[in-house]
Amino acid sequence: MSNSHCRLAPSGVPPRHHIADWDINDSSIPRVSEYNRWEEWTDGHCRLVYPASSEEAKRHASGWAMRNTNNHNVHILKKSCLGVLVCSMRCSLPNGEKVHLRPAICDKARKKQQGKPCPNRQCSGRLEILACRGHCGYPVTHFWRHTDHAIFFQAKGVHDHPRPEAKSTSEARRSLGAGRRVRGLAVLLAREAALGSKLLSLREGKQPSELDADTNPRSLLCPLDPPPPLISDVEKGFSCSCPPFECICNRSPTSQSQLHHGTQYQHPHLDPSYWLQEHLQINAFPYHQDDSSTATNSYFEDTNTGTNVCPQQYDFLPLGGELFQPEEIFQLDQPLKSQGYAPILQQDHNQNSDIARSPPMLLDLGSGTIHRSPVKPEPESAYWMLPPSTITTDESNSNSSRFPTCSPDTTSTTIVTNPMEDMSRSIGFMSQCDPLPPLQCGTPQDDAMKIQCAIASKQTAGLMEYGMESDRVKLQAPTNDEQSRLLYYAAVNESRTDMHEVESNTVNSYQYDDSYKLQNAQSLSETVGCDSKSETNYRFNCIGNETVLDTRLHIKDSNFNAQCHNETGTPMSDIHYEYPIVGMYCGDAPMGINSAETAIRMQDPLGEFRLQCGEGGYHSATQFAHFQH
DNA sequence: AAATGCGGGTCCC
DNA sequence: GGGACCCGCATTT
Ligand SMILES: [Zn+2]
Ligand SMILES: [Zn+2]
Repeated sequence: MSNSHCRLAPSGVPPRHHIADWDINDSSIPRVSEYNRWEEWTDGHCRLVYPASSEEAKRHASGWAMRNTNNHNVHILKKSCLGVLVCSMRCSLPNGEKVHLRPAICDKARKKQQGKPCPNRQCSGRLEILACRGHCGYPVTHFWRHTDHAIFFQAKGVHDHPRPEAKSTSEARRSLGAGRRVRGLAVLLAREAALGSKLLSLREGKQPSELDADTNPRSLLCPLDPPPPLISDVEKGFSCSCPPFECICNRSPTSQSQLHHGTQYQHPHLDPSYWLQEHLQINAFPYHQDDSSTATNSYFEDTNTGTNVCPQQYDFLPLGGELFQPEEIFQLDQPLKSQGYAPILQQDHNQNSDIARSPPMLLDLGSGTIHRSPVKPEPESAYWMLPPSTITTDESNSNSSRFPTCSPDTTSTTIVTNPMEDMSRSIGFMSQCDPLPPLQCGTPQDDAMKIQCAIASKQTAGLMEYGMESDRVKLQAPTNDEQSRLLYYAAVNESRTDMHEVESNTVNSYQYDDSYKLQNAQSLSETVGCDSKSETNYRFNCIGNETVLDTRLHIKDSNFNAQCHNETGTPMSDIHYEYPIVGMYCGDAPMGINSAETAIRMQDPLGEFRLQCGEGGYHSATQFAHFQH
């Protein structure tokens, strides 16, 4: 990619360290001078600091359906993800999208939702909940803590399910009357989708770029914590793949075929007085962090940016009442077990009923850890500021004291299947790849293979219609009426087959560009990558027979191999992903999401793809296809 | 009717 | 003891 098209991270800017220097459980949290922009769809472990004036933060809001959970700590509000309401038949709406409604937060209301007929008029399926098991088999959790001048947010886990519909959409439906087919809403939604990008830019009369650059001068802090795990479940011997940083053990593919696409928000509630109501933000563009960094992690969720809206076309059947009551609402005391083709763990106890469908991994939750940072504590006088009654300080885990880790289940065994096989069957371009060696899900080889396939595909077809991110397949597709605007379909739970079908029918502008870094890979077992192809800064990781991960910045022309062998001392056991770079994300392309400063996509050592913004920060690229644009 | 918070109490590890 | 949950209560929207 040409630099002219992309904004590269300023290489000259020394990365500020960006790991959050606080943990929600710390007895005292540092005072911060910079705040994050509101992030409605945070995903992955991260810590954010919002200004005390943030309405969204005050509401402890989230795009995800989060419900309050009692953590017996009055100082920290904890919420857990309810997953998403999907059609039991995994049908596709007329517009090709899947059903993914927002689970009601209220237990009672949620129970009523389940079992109701699928909103898709032509489908005989029933709504069921796709529980979240993104945090070591348990739902992703959000923590909120208030101080006099800021609201601290921390999330644990990576959602392993599509996003539920936007809260506003859900509310709209409710107000329209859930008992009837709501054509009006469908129309509304469809229209919104079509106009998504326009709305985005028009909303509040601001352009995304303006918002990012000017309106919101806050920088970010999201330090992400720990991005996903470096190690695959399998490799770890299992249990959880959550090592050095935090557990993200939810990476197992499933056979579910849900298609999730991002949605953009509309329905802005501009009335400030109505703060409790969902105020959808459209102005949440990825913000960059102020730091770049090194090995880690600060990243920004790009979600808000827009990609989330989905125009769904639902027809609501008469809900006549409870068709039946699911006995459970799927909450687990223990992680769900899974049986996907991905690593399977054996567990001894059973889980609640039928969540069976979702495979699980079993892992123990990691518990948070803390670390005392030298930062000056914020004056905590307020009630929220009091030290948590229960603070745990677990620094036992290795390297990153700040990241909670999951404890492996010692009794579990690992069963590994070959995901690549599955993929090659359903994905066209995969067939272009060389013979596939047996791979373990999540292993370096696995990723390396994907990269190679991508390269092969690019060379052959010149286009990448879809990409993969670890175990996930993602798809980028243009909207119906606006070729210029692309929607990103996270394929977290979709079957690859479905994805392929969708892709073949609707995608036509998914270009894979830039294999610059990939070409630098010496081999499948020893791969290096760069954060940026700009100037002299870039880092790489080395994997292979070596035992070191080097995430330092290196000079562009330095010898990768040589660099690979020294430093850092990160045990090989903690490194399982190679560091392939995926490609440039051109800013000139009209993509709803990062019209602003994103420039480059890359995969970090933890297997998470991110967008590197102009400021040197990294935006989480949860919604981006692995190989995109 | 739902969304949100709170917090007692249970279950399991 | 800690984490996940169930549940009822109360307040708001
Ligand atoms: Zn259906
Ligand atoms: Zn979730």
